[in-house]
Amino acid sequence: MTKVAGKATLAMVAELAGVSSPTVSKVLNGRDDVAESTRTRVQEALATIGYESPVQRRVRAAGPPLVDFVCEGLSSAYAVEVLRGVVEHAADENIEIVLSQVSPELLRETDHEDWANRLVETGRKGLILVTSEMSEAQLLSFQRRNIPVVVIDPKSPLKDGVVSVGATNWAGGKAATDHLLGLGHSKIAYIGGPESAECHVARLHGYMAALRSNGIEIRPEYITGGGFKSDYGVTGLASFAALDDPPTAIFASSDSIAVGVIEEARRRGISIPGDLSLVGFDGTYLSRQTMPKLTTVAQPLGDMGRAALRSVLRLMAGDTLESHHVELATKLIVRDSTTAPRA
Amino acid sequence: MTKVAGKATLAMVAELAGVSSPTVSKVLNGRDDVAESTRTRVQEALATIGYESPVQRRVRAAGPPLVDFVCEGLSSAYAVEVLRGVVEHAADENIEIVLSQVSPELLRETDHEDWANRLVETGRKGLILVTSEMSEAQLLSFQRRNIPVVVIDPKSPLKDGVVSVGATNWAGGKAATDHLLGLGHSKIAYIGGPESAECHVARLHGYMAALRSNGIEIRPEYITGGGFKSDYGVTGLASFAALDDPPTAIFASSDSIAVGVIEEARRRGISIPGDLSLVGFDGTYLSRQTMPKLTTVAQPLGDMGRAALRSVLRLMAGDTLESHHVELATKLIVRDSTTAPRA
DNA sequence: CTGAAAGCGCTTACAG
DNA sequence: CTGAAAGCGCTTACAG
Repeated sequence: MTKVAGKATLAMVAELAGVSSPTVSKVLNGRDDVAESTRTRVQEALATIGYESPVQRRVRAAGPPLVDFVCEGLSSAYAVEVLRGVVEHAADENIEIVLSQVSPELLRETDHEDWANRLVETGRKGLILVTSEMSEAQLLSFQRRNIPVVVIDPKSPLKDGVVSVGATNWAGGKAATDHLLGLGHSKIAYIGGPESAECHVARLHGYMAALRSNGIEIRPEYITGGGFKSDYGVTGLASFAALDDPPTAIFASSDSIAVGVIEEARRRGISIPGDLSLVGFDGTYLSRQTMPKLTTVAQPLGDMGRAALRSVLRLMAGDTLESHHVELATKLIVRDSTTAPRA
Repeated sequence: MTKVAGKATLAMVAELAGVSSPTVSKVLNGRDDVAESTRTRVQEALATIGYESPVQRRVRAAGPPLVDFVCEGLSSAYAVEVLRGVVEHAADENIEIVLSQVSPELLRETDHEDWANRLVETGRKGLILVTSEMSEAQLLSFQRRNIPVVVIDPKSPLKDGVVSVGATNWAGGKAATDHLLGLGHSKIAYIGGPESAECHVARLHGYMAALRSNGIEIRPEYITGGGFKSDYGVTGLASFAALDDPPTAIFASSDSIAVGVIEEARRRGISIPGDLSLVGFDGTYLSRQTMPKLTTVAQPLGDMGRAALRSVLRLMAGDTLESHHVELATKLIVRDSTTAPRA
């Protein structure tokens, strides 16, 4: 593996492969008038020498490598805080980040091969995804072209070989519930995200594990949800309030949901934490700005972004990662929205 | 204007400009051994013919144009909201945004010519700056290479020919102060940003204009500041509280400053708006999340981002802009932090 | 299917 | 400061 970067010419590759320059040129340009065996030999020579076309060389010499950050937009504090981590690490590592906003629909319509080709031709060296769904075919297109992809908090489990970074959702859900149990609550409800989201499922199971290991029965009427927006907090609290035996505490699986609970509680004259204790999840700025300040399970979003970029860089360098999925620790932050239940 | 894209060669440009190919090559590569008049002639020929280097051609064929967004980081809500506008407009226009985080120091150290060359060679088509200082030499380097630059809310006035987008800071400062006057306040203080910031100066003058046209004397002890962070709100309120005749209202020239005022007021048992009315500036999420909710002068940050990108695209297309500076309207948003003074 | 030869577009080194 | 000449690296057209 003798890579003399910035020096390899097409003629050198030709010599190593034992063919002429025109033949190498044909292989590079994907012409089909080349014998398959010759093509293979040339491709090996290209890899051995580490050949780069003038365009690639220029782009590389001209500036830092480009890594794409693909998200559904910057309206969620979640995406912004992950991006901040990515951008800070990028500045340290002399990498530049290309920001693409992609709707899930667009993602499904886009031709995989086209997208992957474009990435290669524009010199992108890797991809960080903060967006829901990505088809297997799409991920394969990237892999075939040796473009490293790292997914942040994937909604559903990924095939082996696709790298992802997440947070310890189960442990976070358990920590939130344990905190409420520790304060003396036993009637603890849960408002969750969409069924399809792995992270919601993990948080819910953490919640249930905490209850069970304290010998507390799980009451289906205490579990509701459907999404991470604040609406679910409003409707969730409404449904709990209608019960004969309403909960004395709620674990909301996002800070947005918790904000909805706070709004609805205010409308109903329910005092937080006096009448109802509340724990959120995410730890974005939302949780710092509510009244009362929200006890929440913080995800290390910036660190997740940093870790994702670090993995992309290691994959770019040809490293093999120890694990295709990493979970960073969540952390319970106790503020003013939780207290012991009324006697 | 005969643009035969994908056909123009350097030799054609040379013929049109009446020079040799090597000379055109020098201009393209930003060499300095070219007479200024020759350079101009060649640049006109380049523009007329619509010349693209092989690299640019390849990059363009491969994907959407790249525009750089340069900021000091994503920790300010200000930068994030501008960026959101840019990214949304970029998605509509099929443009991709490269996010660069640059410290002012780094900016000063970086070699202008290197940076500009890198932009051309990596196919960047324009630049949006949300960062304080940019030397005249730097801006010249961009102009020499026909890279459109748009500055968001420049700290100091720019040379003619450099395009910028801002908000009506003077009018906003006046509107904030008029609102307080309208409620019956006459002892109105101001906490401002750094002396060097144009936008602070404009807001301060708007404040003073409102007072003067109501026949109210300007009291130097009612004017303080030094930066836009919340610390200045804390120290500002402290200094006003120490006065024999403290103000009954404060106009803070950023939401962050206002947050500092709220914190310090809480510590001192000063009720807002009961004892003290407060107006902020910016209208970022901060102003929505405070307790009480903040009356503030909103800047149309997303629209400013969109306008900046639109200007870059027009300049890329060779349009001449009507004006090298545009100010978008600010808007007073009345919430819960202002009321009539105690009798 | 392959490669010697010609060609293309740009850059470099240097004489004036 | 400019450009004729040489050169570089790749591609194309075509003979075998």
